[in-house]
Amino acid sequence: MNKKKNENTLFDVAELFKNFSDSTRIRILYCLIENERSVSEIASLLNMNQSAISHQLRLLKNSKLVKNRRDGKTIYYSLDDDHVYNIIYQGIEHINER
Amino acid sequence: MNKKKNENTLFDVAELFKNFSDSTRIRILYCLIENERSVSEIASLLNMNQSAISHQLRLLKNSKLVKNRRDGKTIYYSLDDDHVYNIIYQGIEHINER
DNA sequence: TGAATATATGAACATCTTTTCATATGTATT
DNA sequence: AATACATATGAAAAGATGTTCATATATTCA
Repeated sequence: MNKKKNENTLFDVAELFKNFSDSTRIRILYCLIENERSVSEIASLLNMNQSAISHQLRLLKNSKLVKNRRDGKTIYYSLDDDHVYNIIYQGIEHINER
Repeated sequence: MNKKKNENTLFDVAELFKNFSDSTRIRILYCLIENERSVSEIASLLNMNQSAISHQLRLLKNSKLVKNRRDGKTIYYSLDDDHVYNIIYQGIEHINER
């Protein structure tokens, strides 16, 4: 049934956009566009505490928008999805065109 | 200061994506892509009560994503933003490509 | 092994969001 | 004017979310 399929897709799309709907998460994603970064680096860039960042990184990881790698004690996060940049960029375009 | 400007923009972008991050709202927007629709029509399409739909329409209107017109007792809502379709479409693409 | 550092996690708290219910407002019809 | 219908709105209830705090886990280095 096609209507049902649409409904399910839209539900998933809402879940996807949830990742971009919080300023902490979108700022995390934004600061990963150019480089991978460690948790503490992100925390200091956003001027927030490490635990808050870790919690948000977990959500982003569950949504498969970021991935990580360990190097010694440090864990580096980076984008894991080609669409992230486009989605954010489209949002920025929208805001700038107002 | 450019960093500050970025931060503010990203905050606004998060606000924008909030509209698309709830399944009720994204389904409302989606069902307005083809046609304008009355509040009760939307409510019955989504199988939700009229008040819930009205409350969500108010949020979408405040964000300038929908507009409305009155015809007698009926109020018709329609999209008020060219980007809405593109944003939803990009989300759907992302989901379908997983 | 023990101390130091980086990150993750669970629980608690505060805040925000969504829905429902009751009712108000606006319009048309008799 | 009274009634019926469509929508909006405020308040309350229920649920979801984000942050902090304390602490656990993993790794390195002395």
